[in-house]
Amino acid sequence: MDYQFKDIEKKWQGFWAKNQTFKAEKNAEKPKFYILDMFPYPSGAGLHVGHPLGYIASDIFSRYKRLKGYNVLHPMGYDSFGLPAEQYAIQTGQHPAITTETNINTYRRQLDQIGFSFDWSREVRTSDPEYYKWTQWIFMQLFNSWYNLETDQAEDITTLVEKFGTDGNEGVKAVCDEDVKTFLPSDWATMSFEDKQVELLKYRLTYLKESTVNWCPALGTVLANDEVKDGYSERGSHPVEQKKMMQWSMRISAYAERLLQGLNSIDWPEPVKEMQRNWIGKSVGASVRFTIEQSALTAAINTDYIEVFTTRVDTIFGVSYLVLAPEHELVASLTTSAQQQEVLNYIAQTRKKSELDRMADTKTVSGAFTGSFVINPVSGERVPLWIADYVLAGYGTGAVMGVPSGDPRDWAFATHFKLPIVQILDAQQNLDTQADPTKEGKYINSDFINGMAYSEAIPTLNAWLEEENVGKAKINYRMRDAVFGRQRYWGEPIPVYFKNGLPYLIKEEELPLMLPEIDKYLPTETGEPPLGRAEKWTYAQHYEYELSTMPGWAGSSWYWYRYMDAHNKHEFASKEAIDYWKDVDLYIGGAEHATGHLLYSRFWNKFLKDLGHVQQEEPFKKLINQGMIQGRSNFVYRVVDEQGRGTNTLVSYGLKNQYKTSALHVDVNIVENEILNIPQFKLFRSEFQDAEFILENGKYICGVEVEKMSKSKFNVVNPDVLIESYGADTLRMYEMFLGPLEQSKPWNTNGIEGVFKFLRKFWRLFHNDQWQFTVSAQEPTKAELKALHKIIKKVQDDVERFSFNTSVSSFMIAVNELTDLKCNNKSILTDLTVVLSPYAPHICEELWTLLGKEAGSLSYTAYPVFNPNHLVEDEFSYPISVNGKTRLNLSLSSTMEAAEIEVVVLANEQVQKYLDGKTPKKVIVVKGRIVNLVV
RNA sequence: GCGGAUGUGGCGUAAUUGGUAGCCGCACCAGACUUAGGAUCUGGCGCUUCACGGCGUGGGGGUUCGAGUCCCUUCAUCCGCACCA
Repeated sequence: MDYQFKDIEKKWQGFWAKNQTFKAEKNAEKPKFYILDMFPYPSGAGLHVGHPLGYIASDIFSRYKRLKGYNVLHPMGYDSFGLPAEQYAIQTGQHPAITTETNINTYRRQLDQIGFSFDWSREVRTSDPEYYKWTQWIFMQLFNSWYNLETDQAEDITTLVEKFGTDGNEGVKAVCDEDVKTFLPSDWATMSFEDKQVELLKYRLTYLKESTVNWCPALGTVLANDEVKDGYSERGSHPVEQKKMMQWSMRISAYAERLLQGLNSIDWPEPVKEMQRNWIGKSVGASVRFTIEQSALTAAINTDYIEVFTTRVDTIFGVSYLVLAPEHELVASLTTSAQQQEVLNYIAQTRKKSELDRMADTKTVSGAFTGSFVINPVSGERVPLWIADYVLAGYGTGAVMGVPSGDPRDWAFATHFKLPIVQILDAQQNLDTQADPTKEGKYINSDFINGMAYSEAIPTLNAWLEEENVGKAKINYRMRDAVFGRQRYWGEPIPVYFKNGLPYLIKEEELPLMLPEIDKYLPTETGEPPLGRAEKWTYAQHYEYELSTMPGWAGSSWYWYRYMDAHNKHEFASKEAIDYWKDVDLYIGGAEHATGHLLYSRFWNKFLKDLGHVQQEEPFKKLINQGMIQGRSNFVYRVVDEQGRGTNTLVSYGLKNQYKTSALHVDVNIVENEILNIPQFKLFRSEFQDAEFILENGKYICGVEVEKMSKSKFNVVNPDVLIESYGADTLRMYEMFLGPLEQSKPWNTNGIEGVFKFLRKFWRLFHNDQWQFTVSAQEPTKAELKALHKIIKKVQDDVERFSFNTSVSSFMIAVNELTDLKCNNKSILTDLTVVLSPYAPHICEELWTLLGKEAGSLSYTAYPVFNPNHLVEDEFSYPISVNGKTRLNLSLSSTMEAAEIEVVVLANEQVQKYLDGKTPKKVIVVKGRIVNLVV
């Protein structure tokens, strides 16, 4: 029989499902290997050809690892809470759970067709109460924990209560809110229960705090910083404004240092690590308090100093001004009446500047003097206080000291506003033309650090600051705590109720806190979240529940543990399961999650480890980012008349410059090799039924552009269609053949034929001209063994370094070679089948049974052992070059050493002719292959 | 502005990591078998030249016997970040 991919694929997909071939069980005999894909959000549009790219790669790797004797865990599930289902619900009234269910079924059907080796018995869905029960449980653990800086880990809140009872909070080293007041153990003892709860909330790892949030009126919800792009929501592009709100937050900042250090121990792409480092944004320096001059103090000010953060405290004797962010809370009260107008003008001007203007213009120096002065605590000098928009309110303290000699931007500022520039290091040069940020040399004009070097000055100053109580060494992180509440319906309810305005957890045995039914999925008329609509939804009949739900990333921040033990009713996963599977060995997914999901997951993982629930400090050992598949749009060009109206004439791409035209998207499915199928086009756009086509060489050639794949651009290629015409094995191999996994590339179906032909050729190796299965049991020939072992080695190397595209090429070469050799040798073909099976599993399973093996045993057979002896050639041709220029080929034996080759080459008659009697200065033999004579 | 990545035939790409650039596939051309072919097979296919040859990995320079690969410089495209004190 000819290669009947439809029958074969249906048969084997059925077989795998029925026999649960890929069900993973604990197995002490084999080493474990956990291969995880980032689970998808089941959107209504279904899968397009871009989605499976990473899944195919991980599936090849999983199947390969099984052949190599590993016990592989390769699960799949759905990140099924999310905004699109909710928005659809708002429009149609359909419950998001129903939409989600429908979408999941579509996804599952599409995934099944591709022949993945997922263990579906472990499927998880984040919106399933049996799952989100444990998301809520983790939230409760966070609420019940604080971060102890002495042990550098999270601990149960009871250990903090104990400390408060014995020592008060003064000696407690914890990550907590900034506004905690110190209290003694005696204060604690007399505090009311509720006052104690107020204090404890300042230490809990998830806590309520009044914070400015990104409020999106159109979505009726709060968005995280990373969901806002340039003042608009990432989804839907609605305007976002700042609003103060009581919000649940996660104290991820407690883990800043560990999240940073952990990056050194994991095998992730460097750009992703770098993005996380930048996100965490560690800088080492000092905070210094500049006292506000007495005369500037007014009743409106409740402080007498301005705190600045600096990474160059050593330059403090060079400070000639201080700058506040225009939004800084002290600006209004510290501006003198004389400067009032100027400052107000400046603030107004800053507000007017768009983000884009500020981007384009980093060179213009601007600022305004407040009229007030502060005192440099180290030198005692008076320092003028300015405002400028280069200082950001949200970073550090929103105040910066200006040191013109050492910082280019400060230099420009000082020069522009004629402020003094003080040299502070003897190594600084050319200060009249530019700043010199050097740390070399000895300090001058710097009082008690004069003569010191950088390395000595920093600790000296830090000690001095601390002693004088005007500052201290400080590490600053840019990363801020993550806002955890969302004002929407389709998410995990937060398991909290309120009593006298204070939050309390529900009891653990009351989990899951089910998402209540509501009649409309919009915020209430009073502006409460949708959950406010739920009737009779109260705790113990009279306490209000928290009405916001968890953000999208909650459910995805721990899901890899649930796969280890997906049906456990008593724990999020059993200790035995976690001890066995430990962590994810390989994680494949898109780079767009670099600072969101991948950072939060690391945070929760570290927290769960601190509490002893999991073993590993890092959840994902190795990460691979698959590239995005972009769309490849085709265009036709409509001739436009003088008034700019479209005519009924379409001109081919190559001739369009002779006309005035407008481009129209055309469905990529009716274009082949940029040639338009005109009859189909007329069906596709009936208004062009009678259009005139200006052709080139009898064809209508379409234009091409790379864009995002989307329905509106008519460039979506659906995997179902390709599977229908070529089969899953062809699709799998073609997706890999397209190019390196990590590279983003436009989808182009041209070329899929080549892969399809390859599979037919492979099938043909096992069949005679009448398509009857025939293999010979003879001893394989040398040439056959060579072809086989070449591919064994190649695929082994390629898979290990995730270079799947190069192996597809090599498979084609191997099959071409074996076809040329008319090879139908049983042992060769058996091994070849095993090697190819991770890539094209269906056809290989079929051939495997035809070869007389037990059905389904292919998945757990052993990978063929590579024998290098089969690759050794007796004799092959060497190029001989003189001074790098190739002159002739010489036949030599492969068993010869470099020294022997040298002797033989020099003795060769033809070589001697080229040398013309001269003795070469050097004979270079490279890798036994290339010989070069340097004359 | 800062940081990162990429740049090779008509196209997707490959190059044992410093060793004969262009593997494999698409497209194209020619041929075979065919009533036919959107099937199959064979051959050709970087540019230039009738040819010998010359040129050729975005441009320029360098190191080396030898550079797509390393160094400097420059240009282009894409992606992150947003004045980080």
